Amino acid sequence: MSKDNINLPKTAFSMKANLPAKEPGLVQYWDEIKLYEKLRVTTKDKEKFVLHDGPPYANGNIHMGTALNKILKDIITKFHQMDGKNSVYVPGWDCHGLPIEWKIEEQYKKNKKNKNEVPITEFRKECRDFANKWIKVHKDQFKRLGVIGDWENYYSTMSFDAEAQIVRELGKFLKEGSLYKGYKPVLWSTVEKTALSDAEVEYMDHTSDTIYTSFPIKKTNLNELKDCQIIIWTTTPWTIPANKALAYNENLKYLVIHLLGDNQFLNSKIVIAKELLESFIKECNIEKYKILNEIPGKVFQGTICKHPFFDIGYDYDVPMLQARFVTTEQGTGFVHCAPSHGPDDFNLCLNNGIKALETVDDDGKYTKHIPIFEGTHIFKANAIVIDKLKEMKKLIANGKLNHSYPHSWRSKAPLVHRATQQWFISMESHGLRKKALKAIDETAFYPSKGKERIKAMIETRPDWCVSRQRVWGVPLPIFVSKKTNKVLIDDEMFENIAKIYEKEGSDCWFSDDPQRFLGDKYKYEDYDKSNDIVEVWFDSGSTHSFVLEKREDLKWPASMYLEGSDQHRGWFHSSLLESCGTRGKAPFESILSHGFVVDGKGLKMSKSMGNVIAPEDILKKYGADILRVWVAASNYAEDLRIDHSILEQHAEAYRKIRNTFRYLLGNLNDNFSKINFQKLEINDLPELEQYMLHKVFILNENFHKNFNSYTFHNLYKELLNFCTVDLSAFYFDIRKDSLYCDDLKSKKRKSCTLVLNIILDCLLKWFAPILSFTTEEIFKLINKDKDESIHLEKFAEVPKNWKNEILFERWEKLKKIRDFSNISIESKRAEKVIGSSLEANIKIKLKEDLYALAKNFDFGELCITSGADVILDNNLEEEISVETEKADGKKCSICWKIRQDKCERHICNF
RNA sequence: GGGCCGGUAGCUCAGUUGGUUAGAGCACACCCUUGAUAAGGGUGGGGUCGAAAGUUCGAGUCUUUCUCGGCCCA
Repeated sequence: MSKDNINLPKTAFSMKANLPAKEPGLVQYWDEIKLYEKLRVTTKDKEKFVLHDGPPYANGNIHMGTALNKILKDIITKFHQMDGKNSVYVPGWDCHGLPIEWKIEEQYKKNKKNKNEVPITEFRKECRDFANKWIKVHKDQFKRLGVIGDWENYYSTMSFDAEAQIVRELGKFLKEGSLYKGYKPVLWSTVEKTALSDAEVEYMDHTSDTIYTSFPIKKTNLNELKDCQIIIWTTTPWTIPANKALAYNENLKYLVIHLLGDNQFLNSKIVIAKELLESFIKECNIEKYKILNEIPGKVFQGTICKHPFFDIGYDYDVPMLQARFVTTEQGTGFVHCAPSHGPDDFNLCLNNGIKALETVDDDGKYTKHIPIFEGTHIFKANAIVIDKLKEMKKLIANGKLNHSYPHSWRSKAPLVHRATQQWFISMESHGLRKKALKAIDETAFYPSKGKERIKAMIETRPDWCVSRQRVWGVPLPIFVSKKTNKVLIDDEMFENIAKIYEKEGSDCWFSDDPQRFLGDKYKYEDYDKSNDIVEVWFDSGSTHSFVLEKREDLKWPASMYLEGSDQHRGWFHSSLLESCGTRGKAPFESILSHGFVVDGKGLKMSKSMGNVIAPEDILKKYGADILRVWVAASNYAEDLRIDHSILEQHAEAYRKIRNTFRYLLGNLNDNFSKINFQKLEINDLPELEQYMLHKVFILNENFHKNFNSYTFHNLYKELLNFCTVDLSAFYFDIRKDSLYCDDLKSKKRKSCTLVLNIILDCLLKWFAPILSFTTEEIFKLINKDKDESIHLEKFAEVPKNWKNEILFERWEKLKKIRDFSNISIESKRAEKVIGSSLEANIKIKLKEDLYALAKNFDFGELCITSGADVILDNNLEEEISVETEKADGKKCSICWKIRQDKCERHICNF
């Protein structure tokens, strides 16, 4: 019998996806039809959803983390758009800062050019060009991922209007008085000659010189301490010349020890913490000693010591101060304090009236405040200091220690704490901390644990150091009066500077006559101009002011900020502080944070581990839709694992989804007709169709529930399960008989294609935010000359009357009988009695309750067998029993059912 | 070193206030189909819930310790 008599599926939608080849064409298509502009026009009057883009740094190719971030943003933007909102997405870039500056410097070094001989404006121009180059690269890479946004009108932190607005924002802090000049130890790189922000510091192993050295007691109230020496341990011998105090802990117990033996401390009395005695004698090779006294820490109050270099110009008092930060973890129970070189030291000394001096200059050399050693570079000073201590008979022991130590993330050089003049935004003076904490409470967090994370940071963070001694950034608009030493605060002047920047950018700060910025009111000769630039976190923290507030297509505050979880200390943090400081409120209504991309074993990706996967590789091998499936299927609240086998699994799932679409399209012959859901008379449909519509209703409900809580991995799983379990293995399998063999005019077949149309419509829309390319491919196929893009569609509204719990309950039972039938059929298949289920007749035995429900039901259709009898049997052990036997008779050449009489549906000649 | 978060079948994920033999899909194995065919269907195996100890009549679910991993901080 020819196959012409049956309706086999036919579609132009290929089984093989070939995404890497197809997707770029769709990216181009979206450009051509100006999809982004169309979206804006069609929903211009709708409620806005603004996902404000956290600007990636315009440097280097994108990596998996960036890809994840952008895809997640795109998925959310598209969901809200299809949910009927005007969902606006404006991408942006972070452009200023050290990494780019460093790249340009590297180029100079290669070309044997001296940075200091190049005019600053020229240098800055090269930085700008560099950033622009990478923005272009990023833009294409992001678009390739299927991200829809205002790519033509992106924002950047180096645009003239951004630089101008950053000046205005700083002006607000200056005017308020919360931006102040401070003198604090900051982490300083002597190589880059700048203070570094937290984000620029990385901790690596470092071998330090360690010393045990002594401070003779000069004045004490306790007889036992007379002629004793206080022993300290440090990993930074070079800070000894900057020592101003010693710290002890009043809660510790200390021992006075008489050292006996033949070292240089023979017969001297020393003091150390009781708990650390053992490690001390071991590390210093003390052979003989005698414990003289045990004393409590509090007796050190008022004690004055002499500097180890007392006799050679360090003839000042070294007071002993109580400090809780002194512990017995390591050392001697005493800590030497150099206020210019450690935050703890600085604070302790400050509270006791000891000032920090500039002891080390920008290059890392001792200043005039350091006798004997002036001009020596601190990284070369350890050996010299150790020798001097030996000479002065103050060195007990020295050694090496390998420990984790701060380094510049760029130059990899070790960092030091150095007191420098910097500009700070106070957390307290104008209630910034309080405002920020309140704003956090008013923000929704996805996942919720983000709230506690950022809260803990805001609660404890120190004042915000916003100055940097570099050139690639927005100059701090600061003039300090030579007479009064006060900062010039004048709105008119700030606005004057901003206006100039708006026209020509901020380069002119470094090149033009400063009088230009001061205007007519002030004379430059009366002021010192700051040459510092603003740290980049202030730049990006201000994006809300020059993007959200300035653009008419956006709104302030943003609906959502969405970044990796590290941004709790980064962009979320700086945006919150900047906005709370200037506007008293957060610039966002909600924050969504995602975990980090790790390898298949949960380890972070690194070049040395060789476990790095680049988005580019995935695009080439699988295509963007597979990457997007990976994003949707993963739980972003935790770290996201990826490797080739994981991608392979998702690619497999994608094929399943694709084939589901292919079946739908094939049986509709690519002729999609839009069904009016609201007008559908569902009671005219067969039970099975009604049951499927109930499934659609429930799925749609869960879909929106998951979308509203941004739990995409659950949402995706439900969609996938629907395709595999409810459609492919159930509905499609059962309805093949009707679709292939029934007359095109038959009511059953028509009902089925009606439902197939509905399911195709729903599935396309549900999947569109995730499978942006594939759904578009299908959409174009079925809407040839009409609508332009699936992404211009809205989610369907599923009528409430599709929900039918009673029918659902009934079908749960019928499906259970189907399960029993399958097991029975399988056993006969194993015995080689039958092959296909159509070769079987089944006898279903049921007890009273189920029998009443199922007696008139067509189980031949449900179980895909040639025949099925339902028999009442109250003597069953189980509630259901199914027997299978080989169907006897002839096979209808059309429907393939085996019957003894003629097939009543078909004219077949057996 | 400190803080926070996490570790459920090979993979991606569910597991409500602690309560029956721990679930789903995919993958895998075997079988069927050849009218979704580089497709489709059926059946099945597989985890004791990172480890240990504890609380409890009862713990994947609570407590402690340890371990591994991630982020942040020092």
